[in-house]
Amino acid sequence: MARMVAERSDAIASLAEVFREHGYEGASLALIGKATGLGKGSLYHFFPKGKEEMVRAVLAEIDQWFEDSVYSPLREGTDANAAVTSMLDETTKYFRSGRRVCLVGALAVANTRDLFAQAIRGYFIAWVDALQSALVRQGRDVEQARLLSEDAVLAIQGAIVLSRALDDPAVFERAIGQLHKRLGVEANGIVVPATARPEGSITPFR
Amino acid sequence: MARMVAERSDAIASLAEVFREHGYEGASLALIGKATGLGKGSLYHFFPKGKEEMVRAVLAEIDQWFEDSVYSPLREGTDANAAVTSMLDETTKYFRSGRRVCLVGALAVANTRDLFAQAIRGYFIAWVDALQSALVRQGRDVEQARLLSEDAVLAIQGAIVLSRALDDPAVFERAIGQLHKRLGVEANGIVVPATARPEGSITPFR
DNA sequence: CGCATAGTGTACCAATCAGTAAAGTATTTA
DNA sequence: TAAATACTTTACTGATTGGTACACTATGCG
Repeated sequence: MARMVAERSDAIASLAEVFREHGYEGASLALIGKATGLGKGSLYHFFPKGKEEMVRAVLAEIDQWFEDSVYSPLREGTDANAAVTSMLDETTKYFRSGRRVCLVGALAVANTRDLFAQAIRGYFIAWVDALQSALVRQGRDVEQARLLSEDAVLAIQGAIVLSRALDDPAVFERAIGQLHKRLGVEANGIVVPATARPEGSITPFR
Repeated sequence: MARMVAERSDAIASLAEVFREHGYEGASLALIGKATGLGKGSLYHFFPKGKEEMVRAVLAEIDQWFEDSVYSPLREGTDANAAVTSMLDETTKYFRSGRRVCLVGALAVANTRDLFAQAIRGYFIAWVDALQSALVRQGRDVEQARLLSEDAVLAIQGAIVLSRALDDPAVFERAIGQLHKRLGVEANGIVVPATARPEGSITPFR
């Protein structure tokens, strides 16, 4: 196996960044070449089917990262509550408090949705399912856990949109703060009923 | 003033649709021409600065629609609680339960963000501010109203992303359902001060 | 060494891109 | 009706698009 300078896998991080920043249509081969430092020849050597294959490779890597860093701990962590907290922290780091776009979310909104529909769907289903599993292990009702996890994943996506729109990472961080409250064990209605929660405990910020 | 067949304003609805479906970069002049039924000559006659001006016109119209149908009732409605409910219903209709993308949200995530930063920011700030105003008139604490309204707007954006990703409008509708609960007066155990209470409009405490 | 394979650089392609120019047609206004 | 204005059509840019072809170099292996 001949190894010159680059490996296929080395390019994927750069590819991810360029697709995040410019979208599928906006990321031209010129831009991609600049971002990866690879010429067209190399790019088509590594990804014979062009941009589509590049995006698929990026999606696969993203999926792997989330599987290892988020879904798996959520599903299998012994301390479900700690796993939830860890998810929120990892997510904040990963999306850089909303400064970094979620490629999967961006693709879901673009008209390229159909091309990657399966991968997009898989990403979000895995996330919601894993989170639900942790919430159930916290002692919650299955139905409520479903609703809550769907709501949490959706809030993270929305937080990215809004914090970018307002150009304010604090928006993202406040949203994560809300989720910490909503997903924590003390909010599951067993320890402290939501209706009995003192007003001051809702706003820990600023 | 010579009027042939089309007016500038007639094109805007089609323009909005084509930008929603294909994004700023993805909406080529060929596509735009097909969607509006206008040739390049006419398009550049109405929008001398090209795509950028078209998007600005669309954003202005969107802003106007939200101002009239959402923000203004939220700010000035006598029944704050009814205004909130109406906002959620109008929003569901407008975004067609997540089947229709929010152009402003999509632009906020794309790399074209900087071009339209001011309009994007204005749209979301107006929304959050108007909602906060209604929540305060419901009798809520200003700080909590701020958090809640930010959270609600962000949830709507996230609901669009997730429901599209899962290709399931029910996801959007569930999210709106959650918001109905969170934003209703009966939630959070708030006690509406007599001064802020519109006569006879309070839903009895659950 | 020498050959196969892996990876690269460059020139090229047809198609499409946003945008321009200008001649032509409709419509209003005077 | 005639001139002015509003709009449309068509043809045309030069640049860029994604993608191909192929000669080229580097590297690993026997």
